[in-house]
Amino acid sequence: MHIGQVATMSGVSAKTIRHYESIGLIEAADRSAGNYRSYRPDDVHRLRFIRRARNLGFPIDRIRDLLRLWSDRDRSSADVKAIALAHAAELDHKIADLRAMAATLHRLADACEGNDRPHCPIIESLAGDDGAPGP
Amino acid sequence: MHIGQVATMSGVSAKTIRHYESIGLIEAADRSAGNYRSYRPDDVHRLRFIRRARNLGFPIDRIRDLLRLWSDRDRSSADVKAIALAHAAELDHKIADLRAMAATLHRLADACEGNDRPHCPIIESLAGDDGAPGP
DNA sequence: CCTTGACCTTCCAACAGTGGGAAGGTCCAC
DNA sequence: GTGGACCTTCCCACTGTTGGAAGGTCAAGG
Repeated sequence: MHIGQVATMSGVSAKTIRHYESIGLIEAADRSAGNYRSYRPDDVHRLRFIRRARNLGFPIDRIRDLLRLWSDRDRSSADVKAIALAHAAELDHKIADLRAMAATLHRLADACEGNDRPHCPIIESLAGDDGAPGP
Repeated sequence: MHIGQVATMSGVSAKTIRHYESIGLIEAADRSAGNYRSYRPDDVHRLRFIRRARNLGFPIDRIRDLLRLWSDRDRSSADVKAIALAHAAELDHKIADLRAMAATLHRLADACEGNDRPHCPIIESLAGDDGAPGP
């Protein structure tokens, strides 16, 4: 299979597959006579794994670890779980940050009349004119 | 004032202040005899505004808009509110995405025994071995 | 045989927003 | 005048992907 077909089947773009190869996330593919990358069905499987992990927000380096564990018959599920939980904790942390931002924004927006006059609590808060607490 | 003092007072690092100047977010500072950037108290004010906006997750280009509105005496608060609400909507969207990821991760982690044996629903889900739905 | 078009190749650059560090100049106090 | 704190510019790194340019390959059809 050529890269385009693998891209279609795996849901990972050809561009990104080449990128993954360049950073060593996947092995360098064999080449055909015309120097085209040549893939086996197994590679599609691997790329789908990567895509699913990316969809869960795992960073590339974590995916590296997950791939190793995937192909390790002697793995401990505890190792996998630890990675998943650590990532979940990071996500929860990001969510908390974003929620705090969103809550502040909604609060400020509620306080803003949104008319054609310049008075605006949002701008004032950013300017530090009122009781808006800096970090 | 030199950049270091402005950095301390504004909470924006000297490195970042130079970056902001280079991308035109703030005006190029006057230079002293020794080619040092020279700032006025007003610049601290402006940088604090930027820092607060960054803390709310506004991207640089939105902050550009907000700065323009800040210094526009004839602004409409509706314009400010629109920017704030658009950004809040983006944050809400990101939050929803992250929450979906985190929920899936927590679900998978709950299903994983986390012991020293290889069987692991997390890996299996990524591999597509089970009923895990691809996007 | 030659062209067309779809596909592939490599390499370079960009996005956002900093941080790190090198190599060098300036200022101030002692 | 010397040390040390500060400043300067410049380039690279991060994260992950995308876009584009310039060119090679392959199959089909005239």
